[in-house]
Amino acid sequence: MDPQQLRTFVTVVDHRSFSAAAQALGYTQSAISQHIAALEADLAAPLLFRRPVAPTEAGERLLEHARPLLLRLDAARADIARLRQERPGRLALACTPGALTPATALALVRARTATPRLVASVRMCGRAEAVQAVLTGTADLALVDGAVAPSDPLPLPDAAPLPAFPVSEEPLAVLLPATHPLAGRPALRLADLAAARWIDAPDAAVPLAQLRAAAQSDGFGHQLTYTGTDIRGLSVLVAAGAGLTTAALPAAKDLPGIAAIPITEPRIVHRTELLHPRTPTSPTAELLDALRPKQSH
Amino acid sequence: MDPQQLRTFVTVVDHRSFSAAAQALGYTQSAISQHIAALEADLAAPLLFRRPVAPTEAGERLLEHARPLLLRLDAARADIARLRQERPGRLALACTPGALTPATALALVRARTATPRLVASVRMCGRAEAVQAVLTGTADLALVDGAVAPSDPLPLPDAAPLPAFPVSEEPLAVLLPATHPLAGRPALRLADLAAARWIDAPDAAVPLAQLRAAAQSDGFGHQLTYTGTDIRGLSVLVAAGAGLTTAALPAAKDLPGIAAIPITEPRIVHRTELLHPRTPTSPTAELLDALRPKQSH
DNA sequence: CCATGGGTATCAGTATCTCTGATGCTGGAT
DNA sequence: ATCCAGCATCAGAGATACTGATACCCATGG
Repeated sequence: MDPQQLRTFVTVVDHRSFSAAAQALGYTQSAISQHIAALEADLAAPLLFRRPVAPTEAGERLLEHARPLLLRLDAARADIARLRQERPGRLALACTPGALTPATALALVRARTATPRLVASVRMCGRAEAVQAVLTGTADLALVDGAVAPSDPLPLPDAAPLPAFPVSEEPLAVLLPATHPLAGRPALRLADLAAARWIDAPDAAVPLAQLRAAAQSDGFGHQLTYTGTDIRGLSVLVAAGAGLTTAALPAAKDLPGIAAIPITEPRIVHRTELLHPRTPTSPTAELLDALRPKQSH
Repeated sequence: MDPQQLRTFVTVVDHRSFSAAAQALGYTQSAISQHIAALEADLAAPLLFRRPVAPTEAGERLLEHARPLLLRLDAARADIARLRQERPGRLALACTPGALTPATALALVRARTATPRLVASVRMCGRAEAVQAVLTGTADLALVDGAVAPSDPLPLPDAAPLPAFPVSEEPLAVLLPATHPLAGRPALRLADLAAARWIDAPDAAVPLAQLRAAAQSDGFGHQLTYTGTDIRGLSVLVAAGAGLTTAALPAAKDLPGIAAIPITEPRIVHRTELLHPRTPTSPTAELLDALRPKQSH
């Protein structure tokens, strides 16, 4: 079970084809076939149905481990590369759409001003991608938001642990069309909306899975999945009555055609946390300190 | 960075010697030297000081990833092996000392009675070992206890996620010598004890790290570390005034020479959770169902 | 029913890699 | 200064991991 073979396996699953995976990885199709055969022999279980190519039950189990394993291998490599301090003048921030608040943006601007020749960058992306970016060293910091119970940390992918601390917390709000019968209410209870029509926009707003977990409910079925990080486009769908979503109250207040109603029950907050590598290097460490909540101990 | 090399690396660190690692792994010393050289070339960083052998900074970073990676590789293998249902008549339970309550023990006895020819086993061990046993298939289920805030799940190692649910929850108690000035109190606040002398017995009682996390405090410094899973031996130390520990109130009540005082502040409970593989097989699944809390949904 | 074509499995051969065993080298102890 | 325990290096044998060619398999269409 060497990483090369695992990488081949996930690539084959992604492409649903041996030959396409061969092309993607720069091998011959023969090599791919041999990799899979070796894995199957090693694990003494068929991993793929052929024609069409799809993972078997055993293949599904392996996939659940293979992706995090490969990610963590990259994370290990990145952790060590960071010790060599290869990009002294860089500050790359990966960020989910709901996570960038004025306060943190200001801190970034100050860091940029304080350090001349600092090349700062912000990349807006989904949760998994942001975490992955910090793990693999593509980004130096990540701002990730989500909806959780007040005392809980944000749920993060299981590939490797990553230190984090909260940078802001706002009420969670439901986004309704302005014409919705409930749009005038001052506040809403989430339970009253469990049976509504929802849009799952995991990279633009709060993933429904987090709502279910925080509300400890099996509701929130969705008819529509929205892919992308643009909350404006999402709001158009909501305004048109395609379904509801949740977001931080301040971020949702001024969307056209949308009523943002705070949720009072259960106690859920919209929190954004800053994720950082174990051993941050120079310009990153300063921003980190500026954003870290001061605590008296 | 193939797993074989990583395994060599952690073995070398554990043995603090190339030659000893070679012996342990069944290689020649030459092969070990080449493994480490290959890793260092691949990562472009020295991983070990030689003579005496000790990890460098980069080596430390690698270690943090290497052990969980190797564990998860084993977990993947075990997950797939389980699908082949290799041990139909086995039920192996790994268990931390504070986790085995009469109710769960009874359920185990009933399962044993219900299925003739069932080979049941219980192994008492530390937290990390119990989790590892389920991950690698050495055990079918694990009962793990700990002290946390009432709504939080138990903290578990980061190698791979493992489904879990609570099976029992009791008040957390401090163990004091019966002669201690506070021994007569009906209840205590943890903050009043932060400066006391503590024994860290991570495998026999509640690890101090969990107390610190649950109390959000930096206190609870320890002078004495207790290795082992025997709570009786630990209680002798407490009775002799070596320091304090915490445990579940019912389990601690009848220890000789010990006063077990419940903790009221902060709100911390002693909970035990049942960890199980994603796809439990026959005799395991039944016990799992018997212990799973019934919920109306 | 056969022919075709897209796609996986197998095979042989070569280049590479990964061990072992022998030997060189180095730092610390006497 | 010498010794020696222990890591590094080297050459060579055996195992491995690729490629390219070809066989095979199944779905489709005539």
